[in-house]
Amino acid sequence: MPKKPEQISFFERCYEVVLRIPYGRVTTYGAIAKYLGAVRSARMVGWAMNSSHDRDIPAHRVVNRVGLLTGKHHFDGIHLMKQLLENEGHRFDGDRMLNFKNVFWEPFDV
DNA sequence: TGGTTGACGTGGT
DNA sequence: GACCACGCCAACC
Repeated sequence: MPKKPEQISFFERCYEVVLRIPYGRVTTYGAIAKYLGAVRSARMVGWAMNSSHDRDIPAHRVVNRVGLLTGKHHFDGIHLMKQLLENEGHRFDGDRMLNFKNVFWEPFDV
């Protein structure tokens, strides 16, 4: 539910970064917040994802710092987020990614 | 205008 | 590695 599409908000910033995440890679809310210059606003990044439903944002590629799928409940299906990531070749221990460190991607890495 | 909310992070145990 | 308590701050109501 975009309120003011013409106004560039903190959310819009987050979307741009998420769209830059390469296929098969993931990042964290904190990393995005850090890239935006608001390290302490990591929670806002997650909230931004909540409004990313309308857009085509790969929000499933954004997890918390330990690779936990904390936002799976906000997808259509609780297992949708996990399935999308598995489709990209990731493996899980429950809701936690196993090779998280290997596939982690920072916005600074181009 | 002001208090509440959170898909988080860090530091301590 | 885990668990807990506290701090952050833009957006929402």
